Amino acid sequence: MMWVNRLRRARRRAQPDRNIVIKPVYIDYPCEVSTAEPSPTSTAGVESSPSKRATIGDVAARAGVSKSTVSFVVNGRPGVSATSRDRVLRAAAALGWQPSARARALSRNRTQAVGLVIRRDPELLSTDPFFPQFMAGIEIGLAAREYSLVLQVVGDEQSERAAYRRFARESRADGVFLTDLRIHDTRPEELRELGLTAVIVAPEGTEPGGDPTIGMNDDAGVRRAVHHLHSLGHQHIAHVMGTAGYVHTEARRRAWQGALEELGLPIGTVVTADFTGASGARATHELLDLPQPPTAIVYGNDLMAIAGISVAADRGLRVPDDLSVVGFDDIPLAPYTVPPLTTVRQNVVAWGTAAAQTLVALVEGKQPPPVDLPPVEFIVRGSTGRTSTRDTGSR
Amino acid sequence: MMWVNRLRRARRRAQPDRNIVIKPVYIDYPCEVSTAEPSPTSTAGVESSPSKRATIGDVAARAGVSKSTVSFVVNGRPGVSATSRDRVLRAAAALGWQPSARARALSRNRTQAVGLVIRRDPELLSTDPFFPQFMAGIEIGLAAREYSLVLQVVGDEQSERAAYRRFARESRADGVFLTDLRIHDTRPEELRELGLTAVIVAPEGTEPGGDPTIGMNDDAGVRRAVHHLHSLGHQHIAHVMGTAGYVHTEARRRAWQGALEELGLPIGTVVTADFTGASGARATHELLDLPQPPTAIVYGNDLMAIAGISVAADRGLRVPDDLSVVGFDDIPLAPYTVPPLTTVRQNVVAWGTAAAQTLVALVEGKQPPPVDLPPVEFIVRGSTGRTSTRDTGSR
DNA sequence: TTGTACGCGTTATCAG
DNA sequence: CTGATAACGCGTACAA
Repeated sequence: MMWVNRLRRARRRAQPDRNIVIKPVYIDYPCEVSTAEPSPTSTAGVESSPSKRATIGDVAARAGVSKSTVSFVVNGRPGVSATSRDRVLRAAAALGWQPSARARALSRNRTQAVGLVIRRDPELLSTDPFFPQFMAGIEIGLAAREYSLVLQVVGDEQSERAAYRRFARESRADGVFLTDLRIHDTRPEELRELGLTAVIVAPEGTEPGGDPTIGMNDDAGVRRAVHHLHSLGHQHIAHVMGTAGYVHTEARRRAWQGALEELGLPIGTVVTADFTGASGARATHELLDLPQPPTAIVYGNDLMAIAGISVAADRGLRVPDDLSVVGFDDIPLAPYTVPPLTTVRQNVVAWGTAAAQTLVALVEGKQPPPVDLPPVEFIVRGSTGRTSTRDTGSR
Repeated sequence: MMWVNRLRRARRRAQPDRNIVIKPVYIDYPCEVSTAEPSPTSTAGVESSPSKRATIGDVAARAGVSKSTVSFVVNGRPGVSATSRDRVLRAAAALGWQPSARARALSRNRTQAVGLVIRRDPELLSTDPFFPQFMAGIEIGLAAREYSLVLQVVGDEQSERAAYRRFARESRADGVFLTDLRIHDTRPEELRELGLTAVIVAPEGTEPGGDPTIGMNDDAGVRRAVHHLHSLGHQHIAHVMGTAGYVHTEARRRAWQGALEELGLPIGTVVTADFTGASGARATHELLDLPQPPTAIVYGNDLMAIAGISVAADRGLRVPDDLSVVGFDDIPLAPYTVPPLTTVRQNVVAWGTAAAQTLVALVEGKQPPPVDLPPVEFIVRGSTGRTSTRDTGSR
């Protein structure tokens, strides 16, 4: 019933404009209007084939025009008289016709879909805030709703390659996102070989050559974190890195180090971890076991930072009095740790939106719109504070 | 180069069996074998059209058979002589031909894709462990790799409806998953009207009628939590519910209440929240402000529980001495809260796998395999303990 | 504006 | 049995 109402409204709306360039027509109703019983309106129709979806031919016949004319109308192309246009729309509405996406894909040789491969260790899969937000952002960028997002979740590198190959081979996607860029990543080249249009998602400043890169300057957040700690009197600031080899991991480490150099502070210890809680805990123990332990630690993500707080508590250290902790991501839990976590927040949703818009533009051979991402934010909460240690540079 | 090797291997494998029923052939190489320079092998070919993808017609011509024969071979249908089969495979390998997924979709009237609509408040999007794990599970269930997962992330109910309509209208998916079932949910019916095959993902015992339901008995976990608290001497056990109206929200509340009744404990206070940290914090304050505050709280998810711990800490209460806390989900952070969180864990990945297998079977008109999900686990960590309050039932 | 070939497999029909 | 022919699914694009 609801559908019928929609249908009526759609029909009423169908007053043709003059034949200026006309927007594509989009009619919002399900494939088959009359399913079970022949609806009263359809009796007026020419041939009521109830359970069969109408085709462009049916519409053309009913409107008394050719298929091409119908195609022109639906695609908003000029060169159709107002009367024909009107008749076509009327016929389409009456038959409940929608152009078939499948037939379109075949003749246009495009799927109208973009692909995303998610590669994550099982443990990180449900904690990493990146992908959910990124996907939400993509959807916003795909907002015209004419593209779909095809997803594949994989666990290792080999499956990842296979996933991209599959996208290409089965033409599942017209373009793909490339995330988690690694140092000396060979994937951009591989995607080119596969003939897949790609947008690379990586921190600003990355130049993998060729494909366009959408990036945020997340290292600005890390720099601000170090400056913040310095202003609180910290001299010994360590860093717990995420998985080595990723561009963003390195970018964060470089930002930490660069800030220390700027401030003339000694370069603290770096421990390589892998973004998991367990690795963050281990790294924290390592740092606190040093003969001269840091008074502050900057972590590569929130999960490791929170594990660090937990380790500190276990060892009887107070946060932030004995140890200040900074995370990265600002997961929704960050305000609810004890103490609340100071961290860096990027607008991942906006990032995804920009990436999607760029990718769609590329796929359609248009000029990608300029990207303007909001700046990274540094969120000060309770896990950072003045150090209680008289930190004179050596003790 | 890699491709060439694969190709050789594929070719070598191509020894035809006898004409028993033959498995579909699957060749793993990219669409176009020779891209830039004409490869040495292709000169031996009949017509080397470098940049153009081969079609079934080309293969048929090269093998000296008809298109139907090629089709039969690729689809593993009987009725093809071993010689023909051999020639076809040889020709296909030589031309690097793959059946076009698009053409197949058109003629088979199937997309070979399943759809998932994710509806979440922005805040919960990046914390909720359900969807990432569920998606990973789906991928495993789609393992034969012949189906794709098409995703849509939406924020509200209206967009959700639109998403399903779009799946149907554009034939983006042959079937869909229906998650977050609500009480008196109208979506199953709507999906039926749209002609979309669906699998409902909801707690065990739900009977929305019609569509098959894949469920876990997550309430068993909540029951065990209550029993555990009882065994620790708790008499006043409250519950913080998630968003009202969801089947799983209600199921958890009922499980909590049922366990209390079983044990002859007074039914504690229920506060309705919405799964966010903020709501969990607010609910906790409410409970602790009661004239007779609970000594233990069972939360509808981990995020709210962790917020609860934070509130308790702010109010100077010790967890678990003054207040025991139980969560639900076992997010990867749960071991790293202070104290570590006692919680309930479901195997969401297995759930997703089962759902996917069921959906694919339905779409293909086969009998769905029996589902056998691992039981829910109850994970005791540090946030629950003997109550320090002399809890005699009234104080 | 229209006719029509085309994109690419699938499948029913029919002949060998 | 084996295999070929042709119609079909549904738009798009180009020539007329």
